[in-house]
Amino acid sequence: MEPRYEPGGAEARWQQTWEAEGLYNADPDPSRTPYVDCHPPPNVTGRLHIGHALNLSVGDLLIRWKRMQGFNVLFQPGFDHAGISTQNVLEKVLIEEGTSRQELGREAFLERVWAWLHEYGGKIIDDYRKIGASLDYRRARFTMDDAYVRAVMRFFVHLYNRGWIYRANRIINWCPYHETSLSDLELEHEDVDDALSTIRYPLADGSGHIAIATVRPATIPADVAVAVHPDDERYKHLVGREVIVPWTEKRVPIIADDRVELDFGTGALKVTPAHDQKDFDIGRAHGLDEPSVIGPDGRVTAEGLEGLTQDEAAQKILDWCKERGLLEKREHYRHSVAFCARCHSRIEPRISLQWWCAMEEISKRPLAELRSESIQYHPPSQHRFAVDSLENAPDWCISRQIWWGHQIPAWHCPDGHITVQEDEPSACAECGSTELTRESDVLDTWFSSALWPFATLGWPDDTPDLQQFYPGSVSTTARDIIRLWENRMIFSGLELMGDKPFDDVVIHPTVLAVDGRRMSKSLGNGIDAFEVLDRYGADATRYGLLKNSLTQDVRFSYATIEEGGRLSNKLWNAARLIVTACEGALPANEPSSIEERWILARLSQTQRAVEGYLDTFDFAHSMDELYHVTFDDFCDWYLEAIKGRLYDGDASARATATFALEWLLKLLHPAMPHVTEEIWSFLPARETRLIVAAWPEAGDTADADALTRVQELAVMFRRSGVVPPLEGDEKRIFDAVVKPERTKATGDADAERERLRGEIARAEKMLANERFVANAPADVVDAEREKLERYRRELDAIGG
RNA sequence: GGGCGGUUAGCUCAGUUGGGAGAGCGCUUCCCUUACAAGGAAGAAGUCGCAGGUUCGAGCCCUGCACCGCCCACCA
Repeated sequence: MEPRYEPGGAEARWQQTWEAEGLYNADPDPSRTPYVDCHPPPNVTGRLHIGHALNLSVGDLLIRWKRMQGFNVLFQPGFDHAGISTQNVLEKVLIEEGTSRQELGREAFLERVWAWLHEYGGKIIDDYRKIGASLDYRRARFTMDDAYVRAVMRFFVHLYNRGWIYRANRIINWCPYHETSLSDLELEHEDVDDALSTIRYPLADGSGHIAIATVRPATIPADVAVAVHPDDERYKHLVGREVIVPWTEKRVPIIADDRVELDFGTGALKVTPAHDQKDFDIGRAHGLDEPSVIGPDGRVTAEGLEGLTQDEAAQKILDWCKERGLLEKREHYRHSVAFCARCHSRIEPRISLQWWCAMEEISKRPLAELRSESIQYHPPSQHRFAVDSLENAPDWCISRQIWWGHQIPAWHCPDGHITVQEDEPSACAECGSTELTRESDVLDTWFSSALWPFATLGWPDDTPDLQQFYPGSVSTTARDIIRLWENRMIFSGLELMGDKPFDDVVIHPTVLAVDGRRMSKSLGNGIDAFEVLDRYGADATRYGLLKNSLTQDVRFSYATIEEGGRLSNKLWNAARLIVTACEGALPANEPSSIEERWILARLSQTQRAVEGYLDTFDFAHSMDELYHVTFDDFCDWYLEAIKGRLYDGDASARATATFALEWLLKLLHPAMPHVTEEIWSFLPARETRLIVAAWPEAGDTADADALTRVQELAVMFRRSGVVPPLEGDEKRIFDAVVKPERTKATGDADAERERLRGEIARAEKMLANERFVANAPADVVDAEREKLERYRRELDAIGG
């Protein structure tokens, strides 16, 4: 063993070994209890980033822990086809090749996607291996596998037949680049600098005008009304009269609607139902027409403005108004605008015929499950968020006009009937027509993701996998997909499997950049996960991410990763001492000395604490516990105390040291699998890999405080230089660890006596306070008395 | 506008039901003697964001405010 632990070689070696030896495998075995972590499938075109790394560290920690505890664990790998995202990647490739999706046509394009994926897709699975994630890689599933597609079709037909999927012509978010609808959850909002124009709409009877404010003059030709608030005194008398829309010079009514804000702009709103959500709502409420003047490509289609961009059209219309004295003012205005999360095109609200999921129905069963807390979110604040978002979920637009995805299993006949079934029908279910064309829309990616916990196990067939591994145990993910994924998985599981997919949802933190802001390309503050892994290794990275994971947002920090590096090196060298000194010693739990009983009690205590933390998904504190028991207790005290006996060939010391080291390795393995397995391989008589070694039983903790007095006096000695009057075991340990003959005190005895007298005076004063003694809990008062006694003892020891 | 999280040492962060302010890094001093200098020991360093309140006692509980971040909603 070299004096310095190098993670590189060992990590790659163990990753290969574990997988090759089948130790990651999950096979159904009805005699064993399953434990399943539902891991979110990454985009098939993606590569590992820090968020994945944290997610895997959390999931793999739980999986490895449960595996050692004897559970039949399933950590399911796979990929999401990520509709728009993947189509976007491929379109960029095509553009580089000088062609386009439109030029290829749908079929050829899809062939290109598949060909590209065969060559470049799924690379992220190797990144997963590199972090040591013990997924059963044989089982990798893809949401576009034939079997998975069948599950998605079954799901769609099921919901359709229940009446929970319908078609409707509504305003939706439209991406003019991809020319598809998007759900609200696929947008990102950003503040942009814009101009707010105040424009006069002349009253039709020539008696004046009403001024409106707009940021989108290009949509003026689609105006069908002007709306004011019913309580607005300024305009009450105008309601019911007509105005003339600029440019088109059409007459439209002035209506009253309480959706209009009194204090914004002029208090009057131009109503353009086809191009704005609020206007759409107002229009439907008042039965207004919905003319459109923006095409699917985002360009203007209004008469006289055909083919212009919206900016160009706006300029023309504004000029037109200005010439006629209708442009009152134009001022700077900064506001939030929606963009496509994938291509960053400005979203165009647009009316179109889409497929919808009725969320009120869908939400009922998940809500009941969450409210009864038979599924729990951790931390609890996320539980409230999950419930809130189910209660307020608007209907879900599930159709997309892209090509890459699950094509909706609906067939249209020339008479406009729709036949919905899993496989192509021979004739229209309603009129018997055989001239059927398949619906060209595909489904929102998240529609298929909702089936992940059981479609990956063979559903809709009743497979042994499904029987063993459904329902699962826990879902670990970040909070940005609670609404997109978690809630929908819970619904689909309840609806199709008759059981919830897991008991607990663990929402781990979002990793922010070093500057405390979200990592993003445009800010240039991202952290390269591969660079971190190459520099520090998987164990240190895992430890660092887990250690720094307490709040909902956490800044990326190299400090905790470096801490992980120190921990693995420390462990390595502790092992080196024991291995070289104890060659051949078999482990035995028969402590013969006080320090041996003490370290075993401390390990028991630590194990209980760690188990308690992991049970509540508090990973950071479990790491802290393990770090300190390794450095402070195991290395600085225990090994220092027994070192001499190890060199002298003391059989009991050797056997217990080997035993204690193995124990420590087991406790650390779920978080830092590689270094612990590597050390384990140097220990004698290993019949099994550490990854599948049995999780230890915590034992007696009665001796956990056995060394406390020696430790306290060691500090006193170093501060004062006065050797404390110890005898027997205590003196032996003190001499071995503190080495008084070679230690020079850094403080002086008088100053230390002074400090202790101060502490004693403070404690005495506190205990003399009748109100404190009367009101404080008994254990608090007792603790104060114990402190007082300790200070007196210490003062006594250094000759007070 | 709403929800959530944060504000504690120079930095990154802990602080469990209210009871003498902690860790890691960094810094100062001491120790290279046969596991580890990526080590050991001691130390300096904090008005716990601000202002009130409750309490014998507040980093912790209550009220208000400020600032930072994440998410959601959109006042055209």
